[in-house]
Amino acid sequence: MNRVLFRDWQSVRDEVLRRIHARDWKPGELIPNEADLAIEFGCARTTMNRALRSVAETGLLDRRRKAGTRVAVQPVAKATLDIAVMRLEVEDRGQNYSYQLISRSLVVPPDEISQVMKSHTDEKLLHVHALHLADDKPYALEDRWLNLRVVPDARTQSFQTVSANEWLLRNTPYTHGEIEFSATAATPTTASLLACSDQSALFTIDRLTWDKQNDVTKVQLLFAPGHKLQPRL
Amino acid sequence: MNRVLFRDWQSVRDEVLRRIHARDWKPGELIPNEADLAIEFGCARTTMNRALRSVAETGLLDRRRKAGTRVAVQPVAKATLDIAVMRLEVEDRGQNYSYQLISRSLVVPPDEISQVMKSHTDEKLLHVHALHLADDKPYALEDRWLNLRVVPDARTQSFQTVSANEWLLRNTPYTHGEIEFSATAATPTTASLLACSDQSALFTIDRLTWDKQNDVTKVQLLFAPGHKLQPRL
DNA sequence: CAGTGGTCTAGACCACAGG
DNA sequence: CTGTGGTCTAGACCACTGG
Repeated sequence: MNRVLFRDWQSVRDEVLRRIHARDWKPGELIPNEADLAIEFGCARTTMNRALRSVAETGLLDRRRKAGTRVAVQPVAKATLDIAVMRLEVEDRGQNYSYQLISRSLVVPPDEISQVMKSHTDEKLLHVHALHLADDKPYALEDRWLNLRVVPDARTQSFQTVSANEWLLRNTPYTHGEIEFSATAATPTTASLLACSDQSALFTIDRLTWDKQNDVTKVQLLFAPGHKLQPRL
Repeated sequence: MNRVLFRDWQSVRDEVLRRIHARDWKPGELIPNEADLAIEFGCARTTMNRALRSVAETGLLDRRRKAGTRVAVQPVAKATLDIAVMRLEVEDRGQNYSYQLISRSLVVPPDEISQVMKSHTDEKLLHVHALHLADDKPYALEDRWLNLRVVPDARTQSFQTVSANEWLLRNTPYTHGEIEFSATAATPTTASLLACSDQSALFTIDRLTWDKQNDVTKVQLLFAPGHKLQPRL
């Protein structure tokens, strides 16, 4: 047997990937167990485990106790994407970031919002509307609702220079969140703010963030036409 | 000191998360090193490392050799999403999946495609156009280009019952891929196929997959209006 | 029941980068 | 130069689950 030694878990992982892509180990096939592979690869089982685990995390392997490790039949691609602060996102593109507050008001939200945010039907929420720009061209429109019961400090924030996006990230404790991607048609209002034509298809992100029992904030981001989001595979 | 013992890396991780969310450890702050924390938590350094690493992977901690571990100032949310085969995606929603081939032809692609797929300008590619349905309603439109030099077996596949989507996953070796999300306005043609109105905003996925030097396939998926994609945070 | 992956431990060496 | 995280190792116990 042509035995090569593998130094670290990354090189073990690479060899595992090679065998999968080369169809050495075919889809659906059971591969040897950790202990045996560790011997073959000349490393500790811990190292073998780390390598196999990392491959399994990408969806290419399916591991189950007692059943062993199989090459996935329908590899489910796991894409990861970084959702940073808008400012960093723009600056990472090498563009100049700027920000404009459109409106800031304390109002009783429409039913659809108060339901989602579980606020009392007559409770006022802070509504912030703002535009993010890249190289002075509209980049994304932010429409945000804030629960002042949970984030009382927001009451004294004007959000004129620091976006709610950025301020919240620095000042709010949160435990969980939900995020959703979709496509939305521009309305006459949003179109004029984003300097695009009415009915343009806009890439949309909806986020809902909460802390323990309480919803903190709900935000919708409408990106200017042409925006693309590229996850790492 | 009120010392609690932590059994496994998950509970260590949870306590670390608690301290971050509770602002025990504030954004930007340097936290103790692994060795010290391991003592405090009453576990091995290896275990502490595993816990801290898993938190760092979510973007909440920033770790650097010698510099130590800091709570991230601008937590970059890492969202992960599973991109499965269309059929499984629909079935997971508890809907009935079906599939219709619209067209299949061997043609010289327009320039924009041949450029992206690095095929020779006069080389024919397999063009497959199909509709995925959920509960007999249009779900997504698939527009795919296949390089027969790389996937010769596709020449004999009719793609009438098995979608190219699914067939490729089972039969193609690939090493890398790119994926992109965006929003596209429906054209008269796509609108009629998806049974929606012209200019509807469609959630769009573009994928390019290759094996070593050769591009295997390029696909665009246009989802019916209202489609949402929800990553795990 | 028994085989498999999941994890913990103590100790060690090393690569990297801050000071 | 030195502190920090990154990793490897051997050995051990355990949880889960397939047969």
